[in-house]
Amino acid sequence: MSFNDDVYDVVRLIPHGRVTAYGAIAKYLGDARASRRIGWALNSSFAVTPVVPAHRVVNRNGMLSGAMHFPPETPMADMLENEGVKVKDGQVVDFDRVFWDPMTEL
DNA sequence: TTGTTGACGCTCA
DNA sequence: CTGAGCGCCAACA
Repeated sequence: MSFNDDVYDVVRLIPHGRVTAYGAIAKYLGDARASRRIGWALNSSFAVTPVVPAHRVVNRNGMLSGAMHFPPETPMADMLENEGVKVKDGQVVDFDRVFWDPMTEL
């Protein structure tokens, strides 16, 4: 199925140290209402190669809403901090500055 | 086939 | 500013 693949492609294009939103990806793919499906797609992204940096995808608010679905050994927040993205209380700090919009950046 | 659920997002009170 | 509700749509029981 191409939807998942498209999602993976876009996510893999996210620059190091930047993040984007489900809605942004959905919009870029042409279906702004597909935000929920993005999550479903990423849910299967762990089994995909090359690895999809799903930790760089957060909701529109910059909240790590998917942190609970991450494997315990790779905490979303940790990985982000590791790339220079500060995370506070499950939320991206300065989200506006690190936000990467495929619509305008691509 | 029908009903419920959810890594979301927007609107209204 | 915070919280509740609704719409969307695919996966799953």
